[in-house]
Amino acid sequence: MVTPKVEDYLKSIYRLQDRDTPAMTAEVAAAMGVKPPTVTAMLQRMADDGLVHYQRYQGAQLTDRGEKGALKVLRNHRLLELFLTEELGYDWAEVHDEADVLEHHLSETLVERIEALLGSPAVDPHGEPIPTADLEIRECETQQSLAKCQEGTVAVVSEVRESSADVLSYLAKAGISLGTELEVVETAPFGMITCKVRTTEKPLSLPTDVAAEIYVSRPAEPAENERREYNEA
Amino acid sequence: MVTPKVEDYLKSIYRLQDRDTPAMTAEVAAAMGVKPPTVTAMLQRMADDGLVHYQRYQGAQLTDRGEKGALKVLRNHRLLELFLTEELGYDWAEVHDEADVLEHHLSETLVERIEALLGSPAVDPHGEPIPTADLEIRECETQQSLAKCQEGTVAVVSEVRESSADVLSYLAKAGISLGTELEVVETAPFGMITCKVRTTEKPLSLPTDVAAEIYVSRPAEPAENERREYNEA
DNA sequence: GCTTTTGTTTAGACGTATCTAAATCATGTT
DNA sequence: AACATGATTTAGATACGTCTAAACAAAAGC
Repeated sequence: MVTPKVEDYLKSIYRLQDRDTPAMTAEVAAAMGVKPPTVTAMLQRMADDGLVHYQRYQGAQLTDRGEKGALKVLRNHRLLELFLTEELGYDWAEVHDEADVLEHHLSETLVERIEALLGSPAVDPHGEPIPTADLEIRECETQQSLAKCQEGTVAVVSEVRESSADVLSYLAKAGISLGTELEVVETAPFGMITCKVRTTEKPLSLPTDVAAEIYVSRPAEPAENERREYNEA
Repeated sequence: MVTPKVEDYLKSIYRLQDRDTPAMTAEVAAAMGVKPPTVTAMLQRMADDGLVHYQRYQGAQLTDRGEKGALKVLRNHRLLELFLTEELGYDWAEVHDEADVLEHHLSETLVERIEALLGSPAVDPHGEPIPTADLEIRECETQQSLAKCQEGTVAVVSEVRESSADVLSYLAKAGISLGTELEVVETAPFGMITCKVRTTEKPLSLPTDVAAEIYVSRPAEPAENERREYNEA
């Protein structure tokens, strides 16, 4: 009943909906790479199956069952991403597409064994939280989008919500990975933000929509001198 | 164009066909767990796609393209089985079902990495040969079905072509795995064969259709005394 | 408040994969 | 050689997942 395609729709709706703003047909269509009528038909079926709340022209929101389904797929996806990097030498730019296919085809047993092999990890290679076996997820509250940081902010990359392999490769080549310390040196008025990568001291300019997907948290050890300087600058 | 279902049909036909005897509709239907009309429809489509030679009422045989397709899936399947046992603690009875699903969803890259990680293995956990990257397969000619062994034969288990998890579990519990030395002690006239497992000295009776799926080869070291005794008995 | 624009839904179609029921072919028996 | 039997195919139906074209609702503009 919950086919791979339905799982993909669950994922999309999960990402698009908000507490009180449902995912609209056009948004889902864009996210899924299909035409709106396809989405309408699918939402109707998913509503019949009790996966979403749906009313014509009003978009869709996940039911509890739908959310569980989405979290299960997300769990599979993120465990796979980590598994592929840890055990099979993939890098963070390659894992997404592979995991997007395989996530729909793992048995309960296999997921458990992968999780055990990896030592019940909390986050995937992009820093995204991995739902637990009972489908709980804790979004990290202490982090913030790089796009919203003030000039002068120094922070550590803690998550990169970007699925494009090209962008991820670019970022990696530019020296950005989880844990990289960044200083925001300029926010231009035309949707661009420039940072300095603190390990290489190299400047890096990014369009705001890319920076929006990079999340940072405060440096961990405020005791050190250099770090404090930057925080107070 | 070659969907997972088509791949399943390719596998079935590959197993069922013989040099000059095509796979018949009813056989394929039985193997696939579907009704004959479903098979007819599928064979017509596969013939249109150049995967099988098919003429009404005459069954189907793989074309070269079809055989390549079958071998690719078989390669994926067997590499997965070995991967699951080696890296994720599966035993030989569990791997089949898991591999049957995943085999259709591996990228070229992933297959290559799994193969490299395993060190380009020749056989899977059941002793079945793994097709190479260029889809060559060497069936082992020096082995023989246990069902065809004479009483008194001593031989080593080299392959178990059995996909039922229950049967494989049973065999494992009875002490049979790859490399186990067996002595055929009796072939009963009602389709049963009794062996002695040489490590445990325990007797084991098997119906002929199970024994037919167990393949054995001559013991490797004929220099040892005990072994020669048995060969000459 | 009426109208235009934009987004959404219905209607009708197609390909995959399956089914049942009915028609047809192939073959072995008499 | 005709026939009965069994296997196979056709015909027609259903569910999934997608499309295009046309109808329709909601929001924005005047």
